[in-house]
Amino acid sequence: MVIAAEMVACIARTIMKKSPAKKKPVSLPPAVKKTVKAKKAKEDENFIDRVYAIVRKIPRGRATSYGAIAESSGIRLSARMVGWAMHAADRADPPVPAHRVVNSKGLLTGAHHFATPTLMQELLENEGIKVVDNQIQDFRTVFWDPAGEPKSKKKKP
DNA sequence: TTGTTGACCGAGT
DNA sequence: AACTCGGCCAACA
Repeated sequence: MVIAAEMVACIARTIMKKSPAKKKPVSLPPAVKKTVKAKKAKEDENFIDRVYAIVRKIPRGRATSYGAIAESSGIRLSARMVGWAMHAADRADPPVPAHRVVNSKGLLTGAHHFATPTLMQELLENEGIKVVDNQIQDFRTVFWDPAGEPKSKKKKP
């Protein structure tokens, strides 16, 4: 009797342990994951946070580039890391408007990674940005410089 | 563990 | 003007 009850409990535990295992299509970046052990992870977290914070500041109808974000978040030479961070952006909460981030030429290089290949373009067009041939038209006008907004650094002597 | 691969960028052929 | 080549740094194989 008691033994039977224990067996049931044991099986139940096993099942419970297993079921939630399906939530991990792609492993998250360390900072998002947790990695409490390394103190370096803290810096990474700041990095991710900074990137997300900047991206969230992009005004509707504007767009910026990976490089600009990288520079503004203190890692000028690591634009790739921004792209890497974006890959996990859809998990971010609150959400990050990743569709407003393109490469330095205004190319929608990340479109492929959205729910549908055309979603990014549709979102942009929905905000009044013209996209032709996978590229933002008049990118110079649409471009928004992250460094220009946050802190009025100072114009120019 | 070492090597390859990116939602990139800028300088140098 | 088109193309290649490092540099960046985390994730995978």
